[in-house]
Amino acid sequence: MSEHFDRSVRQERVLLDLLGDKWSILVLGAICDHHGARRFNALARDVPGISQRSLATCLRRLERNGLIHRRVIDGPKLGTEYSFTDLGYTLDPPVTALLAWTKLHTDAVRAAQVTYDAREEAPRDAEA
Amino acid sequence: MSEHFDRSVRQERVLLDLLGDKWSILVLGAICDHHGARRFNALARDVPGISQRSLATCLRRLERNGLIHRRVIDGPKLGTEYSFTDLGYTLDPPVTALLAWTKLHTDAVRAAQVTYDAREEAPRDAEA
DNA sequence: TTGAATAGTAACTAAATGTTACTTACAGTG
DNA sequence: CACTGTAAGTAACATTTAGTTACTATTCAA
Repeated sequence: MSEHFDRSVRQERVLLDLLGDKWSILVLGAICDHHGARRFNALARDVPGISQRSLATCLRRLERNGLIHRRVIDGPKLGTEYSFTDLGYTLDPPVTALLAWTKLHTDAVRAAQVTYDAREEAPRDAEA
Repeated sequence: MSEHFDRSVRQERVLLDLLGDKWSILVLGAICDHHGARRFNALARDVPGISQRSLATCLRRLERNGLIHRRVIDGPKLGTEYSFTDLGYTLDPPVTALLAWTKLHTDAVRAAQVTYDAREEAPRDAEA
């Protein structure tokens, strides 16, 4: 960690700024599950709990950051299709690392939370 | 991506929940730069722009999630020391992947943003 | 004993997110 | 052709989260 987790990380948290919001990876995951291309309302159904507003906002952010591409379908069936860009596909390594960490350490995190919340000394207020 | 970026990612975005806020990695980076242990006000100086409130909130979250440990120094000089836990050290692989992605693709992201913002068709409102 | 440093908390404001309802356009059914 | 359904959103509003500024309590050093 000492080498990687250095000053440049602190100045460049770009990827976290792209994926750190509540829905981005979930939406990307849904697109991924459908061969890298999916339409608006299909995504709204794929991602449980997301509102149309949040989905629209999220898709626009992803589009603006070059991770997905928006295409209006002008065939007989109208619609809008969102698909990965080449840049979007490069997310594989970091997302894989995120997933690997999660698989290994989720239990430890939950255990730490339980311990913290259960202790008598000043729970100050972190369990929000 | 097809294998990794699947349903389980969508249900388990644990790591992102831990580091996705504005300050967490910056604070962890500052601790890391000082041999894995650092005190409150030192961190406040290390991380430019952070307020005491934000730092306190951030440290409590990290502590609750088991990534850092809080220890009150009971020597002649009073103080509180925050240090990595074993779990905290396991962040190396995912953080390294994040950094690697950033180093490779920051320019592409910025370029995408410029293109998006500059285009004539409906900038709707994503550049917030 | 005054002043500076430590480690915060309290009260408040601003920004981000989310919710519900509405809109416009087209396509198919009776 | 009116009616219903689906698609892709937007508008106005409410809530949640994050951030700011000021303040406190304790300890040390001059």
